[in-house]
Amino acid sequence: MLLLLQSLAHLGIHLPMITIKDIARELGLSISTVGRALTDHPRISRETKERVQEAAERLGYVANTAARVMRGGSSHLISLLVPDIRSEFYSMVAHILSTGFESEGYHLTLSITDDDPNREMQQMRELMSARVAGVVIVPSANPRRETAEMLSKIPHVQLLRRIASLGDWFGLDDEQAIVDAANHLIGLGHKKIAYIGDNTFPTGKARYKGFRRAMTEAGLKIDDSLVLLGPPELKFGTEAVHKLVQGRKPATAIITGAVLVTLGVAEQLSKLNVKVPNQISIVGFGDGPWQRWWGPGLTTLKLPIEEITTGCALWLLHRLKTSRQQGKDPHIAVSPTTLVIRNSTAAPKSTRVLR
Amino acid sequence: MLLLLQSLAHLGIHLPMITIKDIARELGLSISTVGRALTDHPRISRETKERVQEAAERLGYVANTAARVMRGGSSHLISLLVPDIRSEFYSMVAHILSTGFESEGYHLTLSITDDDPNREMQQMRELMSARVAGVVIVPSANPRRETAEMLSKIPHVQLLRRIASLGDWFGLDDEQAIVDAANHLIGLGHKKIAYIGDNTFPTGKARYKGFRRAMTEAGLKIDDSLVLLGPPELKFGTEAVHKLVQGRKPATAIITGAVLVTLGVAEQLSKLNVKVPNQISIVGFGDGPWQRWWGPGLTTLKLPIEEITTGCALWLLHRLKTSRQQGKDPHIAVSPTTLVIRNSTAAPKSTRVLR
DNA sequence: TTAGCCTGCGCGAACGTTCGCGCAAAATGC
DNA sequence: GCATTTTGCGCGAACGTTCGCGCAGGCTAA
Repeated sequence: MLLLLQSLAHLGIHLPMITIKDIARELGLSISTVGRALTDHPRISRETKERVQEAAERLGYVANTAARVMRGGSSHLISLLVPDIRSEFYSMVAHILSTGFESEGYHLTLSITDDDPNREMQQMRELMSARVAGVVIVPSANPRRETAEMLSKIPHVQLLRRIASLGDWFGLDDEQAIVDAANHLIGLGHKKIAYIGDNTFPTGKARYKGFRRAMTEAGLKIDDSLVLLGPPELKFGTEAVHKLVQGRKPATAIITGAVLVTLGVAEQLSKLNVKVPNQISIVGFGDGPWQRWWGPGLTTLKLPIEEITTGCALWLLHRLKTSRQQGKDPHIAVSPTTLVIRNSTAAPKSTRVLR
Repeated sequence: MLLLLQSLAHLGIHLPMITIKDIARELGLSISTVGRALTDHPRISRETKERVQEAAERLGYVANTAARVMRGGSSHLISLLVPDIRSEFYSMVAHILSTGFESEGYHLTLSITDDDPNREMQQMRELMSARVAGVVIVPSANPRRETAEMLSKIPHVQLLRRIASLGDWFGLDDEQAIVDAANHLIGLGHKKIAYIGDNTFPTGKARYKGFRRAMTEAGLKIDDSLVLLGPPELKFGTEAVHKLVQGRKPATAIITGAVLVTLGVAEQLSKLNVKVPNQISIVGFGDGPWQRWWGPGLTTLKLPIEEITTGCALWLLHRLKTSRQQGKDPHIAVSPTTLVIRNSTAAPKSTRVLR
């Protein structure tokens, strides 16, 4: 019989799944006894438990999660919502979360929002429908009100970006990061510093604020024609370099305020054959594999992704275990970035102009 | 009442979910009528459907997926099992699948196997328990028999790697890829070609076979001391370069047979300050962002990941729709790689020795 | 000896949804 | 004007699991 079933399976015929009912019939026990035996209930004798275990394995029983969830249990599903999993940062986040949750009996599902508020909302609806146990989200720029409402109904943690009306959040000290970058350049003697960054996300605004603060505190004037703000995309980075070159403005250094912008700027500088750091210095945002390869090695802000992701995971697990009310004593963690100094920054050789 | 509930939600109190029962009570209809109205049953009047729709939105109803699944429906969950999501290839796969499935009403879940057969099996167990609709898997090196058995019970597609006993598979023409790489070098005049590659996976063995074939067909002798086989890891790549250097063997070119090995070899060549392509030529495996940045630009085999992933997604969706027996007319697609020629390969300058 | 407790197990309801069946009333066919 | 179909909706079972409750039989304590 069992052999027959197996050979059927091998032919690709989808079999009806084995349930505890089948085990009960096989052993002449009641359904509830089998159920309790499988969940290691104290009121079941060791002998019965062993018999049930054996039969379960022999028949290839796998518990039906759906039924368990419907009884009011948790789905043991935690969902990660990110704009784009191809990003080295978000894929790192996914990896850490997946392995971290697995050891606690949770499973990670993945939702791509593409930074589209509508898609984000649609994804959240599906997750609510699936009764996920928890959510880790990197919110889009302008989340829908409904998205925030749904989030508020279940355990969740926000990563990097933040919806102000919600509680728990693990992020970076965006403002201080750029302050550090600017101070590094200022310390080298730079005065004409260009800033190419994002102004669509709150995080981007905080970084730009950091740039202004550092310049002001150093007593330097900010040349608005050297400040290029746009979306945090590769394309904007390349275009910004073009503008900087065409404007023939005297910049001796560049700070980039977003990961993809850094990539675009670096790519374009290479393409235009600009000598770094001789002609111009550059401090990037975000460290990874390619920053070591690029040109002379890119001085850049290393983001503590592993740390905040791990913190995120632990905190969410804590929330799930204690199942306390969200919103009470929200956990807000702001982690510092680290400036990794390579060879893309040096003292300005002269008042040479980037052209 | 509704306002009260909403404010409670805002305080983070987890509410009991709204069900069709609640809607039925609200409208004075039966449960089944509400159910049918929501699924657009033809036997329900347009007017009733509109009333139900309105009430559902007003109360914030979200269908309980678990209940639907338990009735025998599909979970609309498709799972991706990969060794490591941080890989640029697998994260690309995840992105394509997630967006592709979403438009068809499916949702992607992510499982990291870490190339560990036991972890892979454990993940598969969970997926069976969750009654996922389908699976896309990059199998580990030596999958457990139980893993294959479980896979055979549900719609699935294998990607890149392959368990021979299972049907559908989308992969690369690994053997021909390395043949192309070797022929490129042979065409440039190279005779002493080193091969650094994997021999633990079937795909790795196929690539090595390609190397032997190309050399033999060109009438060249294979120097076994220039053939370094090991696990497809970065570390092995760096170590292999060390061995090659210490052996003081006359190799004028290197072919790498795995993505991470390529990374390790490239990193080590840079570190040892080996002049490429003057001292030695190199053809890498797998194209991506850093291959353009590295040194003079890496000549490499571009893998058609987008194509095979898209094919994979479409085929699985086809299987899910037609729900035909798996195993009948299995779909096996072997896609060719493309040699992208950059500046890491040139004619051998002399009989110069790598040291 | 009797009252109370512990052990080991069964009964049956509940979770939210879907769907076959049934049953009126309205609409149609002749 | 009667028979038949169509329309619109309700009843109740089923999916697989969990869990409160109940009920024997054996045990301990007074």
